[in-house]
Amino acid sequence: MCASAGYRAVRSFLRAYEGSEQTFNSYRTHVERLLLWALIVRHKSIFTLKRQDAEAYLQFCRNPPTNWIGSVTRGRFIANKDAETAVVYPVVPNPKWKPFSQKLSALNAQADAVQVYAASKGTMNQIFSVCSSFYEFLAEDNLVSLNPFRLVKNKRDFTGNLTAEAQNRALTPLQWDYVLETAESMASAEPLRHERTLFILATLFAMYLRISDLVGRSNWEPCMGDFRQDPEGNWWYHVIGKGNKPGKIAVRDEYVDRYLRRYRTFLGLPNLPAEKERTPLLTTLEGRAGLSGRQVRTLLQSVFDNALAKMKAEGREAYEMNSLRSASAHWLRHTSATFDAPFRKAKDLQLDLRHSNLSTTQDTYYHSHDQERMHSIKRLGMRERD
DNA sequence: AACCAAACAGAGGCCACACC
DNA sequence: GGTGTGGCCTCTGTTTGGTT
Repeated sequence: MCASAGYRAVRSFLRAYEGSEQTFNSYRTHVERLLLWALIVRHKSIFTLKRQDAEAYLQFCRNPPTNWIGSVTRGRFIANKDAETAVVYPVVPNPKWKPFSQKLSALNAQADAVQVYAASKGTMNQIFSVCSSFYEFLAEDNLVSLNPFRLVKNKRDFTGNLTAEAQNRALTPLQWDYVLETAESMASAEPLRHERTLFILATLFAMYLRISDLVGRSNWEPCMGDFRQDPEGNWWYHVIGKGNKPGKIAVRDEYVDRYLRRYRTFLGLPNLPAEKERTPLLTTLEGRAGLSGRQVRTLLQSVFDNALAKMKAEGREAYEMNSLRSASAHWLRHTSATFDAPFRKAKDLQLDLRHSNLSTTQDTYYHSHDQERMHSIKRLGMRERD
């Protein structure tokens, strides 16, 4: 077995995921890294790795040497500038690329503290599961006899984490008020730029959407006609969701009456979507159909930033504002589901969130919410009982 | 019920490109 | 030259569905 056999095995493993781009990308990252480590550090073929090697690899990933870590994420490949070879090799490896990278984000770059790379629990879990499924694949093809990762002892030493404190990923009611109000005033002040922003914010929130339920995916471009009215006059938003699962979400009246109408009026469309209307849900400012998830996140970030500035300007307390600093698009889904949970049956919320198991909904929104938990005890005295 | 691997998706920095 | 946009990449979070 030589290096090129390993390379071929990696390629055929990855081919199994070519249909799902993001999965493919992250799997490529991990198997390539494993391949590099095996050859460069361990001087072994990937076909001969044993349990101890797997453990050494996990240890390596948790704390890689600094020359394996880039300070920013670089493209794996760049365009080939050499005209002669470019015909055959349109892209070439990027010399600045590193197998690991560490973000020095403005937010948590504390003064001049040296940041030590330490992979999080989620990252270690992913490394473990990708490597493990890679070896399961090799075993199927009889290229190895066992999966060294499955044999790792004390998995928790590697994947379980020290500091994994589950963070609340929802806005507080107060923060949400500021965010919505900020988006509304941004829309009124600069309609051309921000009516769309308000629409995005309201839509994600009103229907607990994931960002991809709004921007679409390879086989689905959301359009106004995806809002459909049933025979009783109720509106439903039809999506192709995570894992390509079709679904529909009940739409609340206030969303239709205020935000959907408002945006359609701004666009110069009739108040309500017509049956099979093909108008794209989102367009670029130039009017081209479709907007990337990347851009949607950027727009929402500007709303969060402005809302935070507004809270500061109005003299809000630090504890009221702090969590807003780490808010992101996905928080909107959590926020509205959290707000609505007390008023909706778990089964209904489950369907609208498109969870396949009720327990996911129950666990996330009906139990461990700090606010509710705190609320239920806060006013309970210690002595008086009646 | 608690745990875990696997699949899949979101977050956000950087950069190139298009169009004013 | 400035702005809007989206591709790229790795890190990290979410959800599923099976096992114990």
